[in-house]
Amino acid sequence: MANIHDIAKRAGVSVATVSRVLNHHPYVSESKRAAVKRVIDEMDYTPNHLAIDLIRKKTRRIGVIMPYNNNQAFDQLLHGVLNRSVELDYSVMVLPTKYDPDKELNYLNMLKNKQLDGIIITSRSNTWDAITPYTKYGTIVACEYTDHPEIGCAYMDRYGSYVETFQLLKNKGHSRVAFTTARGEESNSTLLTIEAYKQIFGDLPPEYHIRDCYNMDDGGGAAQQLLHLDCRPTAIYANGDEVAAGIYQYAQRNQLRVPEHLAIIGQENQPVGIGLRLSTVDHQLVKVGEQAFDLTIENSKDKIETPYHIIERESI
Amino acid sequence: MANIHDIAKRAGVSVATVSRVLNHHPYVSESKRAAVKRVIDEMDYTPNHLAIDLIRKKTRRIGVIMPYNNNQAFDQLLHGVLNRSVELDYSVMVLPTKYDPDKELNYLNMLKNKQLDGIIITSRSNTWDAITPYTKYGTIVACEYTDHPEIGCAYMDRYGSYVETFQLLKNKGHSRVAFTTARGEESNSTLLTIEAYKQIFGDLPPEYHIRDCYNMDDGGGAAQQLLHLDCRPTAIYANGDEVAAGIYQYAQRNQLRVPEHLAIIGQENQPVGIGLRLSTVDHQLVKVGEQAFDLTIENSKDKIETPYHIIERESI
DNA sequence: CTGAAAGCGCTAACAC
DNA sequence: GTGTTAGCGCTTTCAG
Repeated sequence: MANIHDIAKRAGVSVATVSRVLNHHPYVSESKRAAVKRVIDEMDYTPNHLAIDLIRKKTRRIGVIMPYNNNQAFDQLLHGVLNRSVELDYSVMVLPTKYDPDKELNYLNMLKNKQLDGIIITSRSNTWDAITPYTKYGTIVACEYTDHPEIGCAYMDRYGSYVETFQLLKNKGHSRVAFTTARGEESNSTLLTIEAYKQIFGDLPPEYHIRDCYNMDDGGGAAQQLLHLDCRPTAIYANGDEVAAGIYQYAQRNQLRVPEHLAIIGQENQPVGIGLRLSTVDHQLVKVGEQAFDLTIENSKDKIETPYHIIERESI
Repeated sequence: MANIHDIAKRAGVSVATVSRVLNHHPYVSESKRAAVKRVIDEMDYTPNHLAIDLIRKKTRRIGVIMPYNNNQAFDQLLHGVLNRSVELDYSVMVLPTKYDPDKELNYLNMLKNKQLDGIIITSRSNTWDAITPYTKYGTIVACEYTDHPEIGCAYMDRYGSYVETFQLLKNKGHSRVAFTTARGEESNSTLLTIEAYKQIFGDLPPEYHIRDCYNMDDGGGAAQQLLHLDCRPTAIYANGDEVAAGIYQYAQRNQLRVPEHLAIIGQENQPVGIGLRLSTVDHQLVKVGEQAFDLTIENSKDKIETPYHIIERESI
């Protein structure tokens, strides 16, 4: 592959001049500019971007850390990031962790070794203390609130949304309310869900909290556990619409009418929830992803909250 | 940031020796190796990956060209790619085109400018003639069949699956069958769908083919058009389960029973289809994505077909 | 306006 | 085993 020297030689100019026309500098005579352009076309030349990035110390490339790449919620965030990255001509790398803390740290190290200008963390498995040192090497933006001054945040008011949802259920007359979460107490959302529950209902009977729910099957499993309890819940707040759909299906198969016998509400306004007419709380993750991207490239440490919407359909 | 010279100086060795311990070469005395390692730790040094890639002419980074990043089908392919990339320690960049041919070509150019070792094309908007010249610069793998000798292919037997599905509908007594597609005749899948239709049913009444269907709303729109036809179809083959779900909802709202009044079958076995008990044809896109990745890093030009599965539920 | 030359940070002959 | 040195392909002073 031709390089900038080949072009210079063949065009009868110096590499500096070639570089100037490549970068649209002024102060290049029209004749030389034309000659260089002609040779570039002739030789089908494209500058090596690695060399450019090495010198510029910028890649226009950011990474998105996400635990799973087949989960609607994270896909929405990624979608938002991509929306903006395409507009602003940035590249984005997907960095799936499966919640492996070491893998996560390795990804953060891509800031240090110059592969990435910034990283968006959609969900983390390290403590902030382990993460924040990497802000030295590049921008880090989180999709959750943290008061660390070096971390930009694009987030939804999870706690507020959980509180309001539980309150809504309570207002509808439910006193035995269960909920599902993805991970356990190591997760920020789980913690907030538990917190919100306690604020509205007081004590949390441990059996009303089902962990490790990611998809429809998990939802079915959760429903089975919950509905065989002596003191079975009359409402379930699922951590996603797919999980909610699994619960719904289980209820149907067991002749439980929704919402009369069992109220169900999910999260993220996914297609399956729309199809099944399930109520949901939409955390507007696409918008959050867009904002996370903007914070990243502006190297901003702002904290931006995006409002959520509770969408009542026929399942509560 | 410290560089390899700083490490060498401080450790009292040459840069070559530092490079050797960095790359786990033999023939370095234990004492020097230890000294270098100590200094690396002390100075919190990480090699600059851009410099390494520049020299090695390899990035261990591949790109995935996809028209939309919020579409279940493409997400499944991406998911497959990521599954394997994590295992084999490759990075993947998402390259969304919105079917803009120029954007697509710009992405292909990332092979030429050394940002990427390979590219997987999940769907394209350029002709193969425009794409194949880029095989000079890196590996290109397609998620559709093409006989071009320089392009590896991981694909599903779309034509076979369409033929079998139409035949299934015919066997069930349907003679008036409509279908939806995403794009029009510029798309390979659309072409194959039309072809398959003609093989089973002969002439295609133009009004039985609805284009531009991507989500539930589009499905609803398609249903509305189709069901107001004088000669309304008794079955619809949707180009995805979300579209199928939209059709289903429209039918429900209009007191049409499924499958008695209207048979519906979708594609890709997505959650909303499972929730609604919709029949579907699963093209196993995750597996296809995994194979596409493997072909890419092996620089293989093989053509690998993945079998599809028709899943009959309650909607046909 | 233009070119020579000094890097960016690293690898890999090559010589000792 | 180890160091010297010549690149990889580009940008950017600094003179002229």
